[in-house]
Amino acid sequence: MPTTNDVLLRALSARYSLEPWEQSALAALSSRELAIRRDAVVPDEGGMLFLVLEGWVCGYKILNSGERQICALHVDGDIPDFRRLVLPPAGLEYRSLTVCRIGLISAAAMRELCRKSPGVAHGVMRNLTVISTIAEEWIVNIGRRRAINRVAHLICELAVRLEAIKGSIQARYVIPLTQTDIGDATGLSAVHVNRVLQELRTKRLLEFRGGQFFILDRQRLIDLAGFDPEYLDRAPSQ
Amino acid sequence: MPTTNDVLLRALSARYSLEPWEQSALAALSSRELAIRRDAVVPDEGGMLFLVLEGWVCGYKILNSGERQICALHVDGDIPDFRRLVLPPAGLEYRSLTVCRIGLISAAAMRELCRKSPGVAHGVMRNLTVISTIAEEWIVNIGRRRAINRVAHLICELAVRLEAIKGSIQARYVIPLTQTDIGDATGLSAVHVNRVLQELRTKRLLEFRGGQFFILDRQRLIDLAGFDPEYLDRAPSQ
DNA sequence: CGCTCTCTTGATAGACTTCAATGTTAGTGG
DNA sequence: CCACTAACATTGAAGTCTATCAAGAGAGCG
Repeated sequence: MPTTNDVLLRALSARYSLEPWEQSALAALSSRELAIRRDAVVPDEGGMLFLVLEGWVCGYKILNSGERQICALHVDGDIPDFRRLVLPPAGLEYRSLTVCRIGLISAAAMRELCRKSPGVAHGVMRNLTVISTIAEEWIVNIGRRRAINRVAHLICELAVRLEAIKGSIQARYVIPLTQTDIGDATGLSAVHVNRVLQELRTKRLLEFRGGQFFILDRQRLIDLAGFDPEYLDRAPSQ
Repeated sequence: MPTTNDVLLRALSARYSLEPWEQSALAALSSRELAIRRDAVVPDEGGMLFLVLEGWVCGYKILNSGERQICALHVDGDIPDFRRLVLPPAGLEYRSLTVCRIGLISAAAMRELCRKSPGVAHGVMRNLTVISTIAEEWIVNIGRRRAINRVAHLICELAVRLEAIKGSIQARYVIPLTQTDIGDATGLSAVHVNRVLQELRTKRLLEFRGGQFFILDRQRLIDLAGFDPEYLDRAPSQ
């Protein structure tokens, strides 16, 4: 049951240690916690930065046509909208895919802390960097891969991210996305996602039942996806 | 003829003023300048951060299949790979679309300056934020728009960015992209880009000759693209 | 003048979407 | 425990958008 401040500390200090005073300053930030149900908009509390303590959240835009494009998926420990520290909310809406625990921290307090603490500022930069690296990979995925490779790539990415949380390769992956969600994340129709998933099953790369995915042949799935398992996992410069 | 340090200062202080000592620290950073020809890889000088002083640069990835996806386009005054400050190069390659003047600054020196100067750190965060905001818009564009709207959207984005540099709406826009480049940026084939551009011409939204685009009906183009003219231009939180 | 790169055009094929119906599952209340 | 509902998954058929292939036309350049 990690608290908001635990998650914040971990997100900002991963692979890079903060000074003790920076850690205590983070721990001292006042925070609030929020439980939200599945499929709810994460409330845009003015000037608050939100953290995903537990659960899944997606960030998306709705087009004039009414279609939805999911731009990012976030799991336990993620801080989806770090950009709010610097610029006002950017037209992206966040919605829960599962029941969630959400942590809230004052953006102004975080800005103030960034100003005083180089380590925290560095952590924020690293988070912003990872977010844009993932976004670029999505651009490549959606822009240039066939449907089957595209869906495989998304699953590889999510699997690797879940492994990073759990610490090891899993037998099964709980990915609470409907086929419509997968379509909205990959730029495909739900019907086609269904067909592609069946093809992945036929190829014996993947099994799925009740929101759980079983990766049957990890290496072949990675190969099919053209997935680079390192891409989320590069050592920081400093 | 802006220098590397000019561009750096402008990129980091836009809409947010740095303290005099921060400005002088930036001005005092030692920099190098580099002239590169069209269609050349921007050399990945170990540990150097590069700035586009003049010209156009694209960041892209090549898939196993040999296809290319352009993930970002950069013009005068942009700092494409700010991420290098925090993480090592991320598989993205940068290539010039025109003859370019490139500025180089030591990433380690910038990191050191970020550590000492909250204003500089804030400027870096703002740049990282803008980069990921654009990337998200590209995801939406590529994922959910039809070819014609997609190309229109790219042109709107580039037009707005060029306007920001020039300071006003232009009669013509020099966009040195081949139709193949536009295809690689939008996830389309060059042949289809050609047909789409002709359709935009037929609709009398756009004219193009010799690498120059003339936007004939700005409002209708924006409408067709579903473009939000504000999206690059939100006021900073602070 | 020939070379290369880019743009253009037509024909054909294929990937993916849309529409519509049916099956499946889990949850709810009687 | 069963009927009822709603959400999601699955299937088929038809249609559309976009890719691919191939060839020719212009334009710039040595």
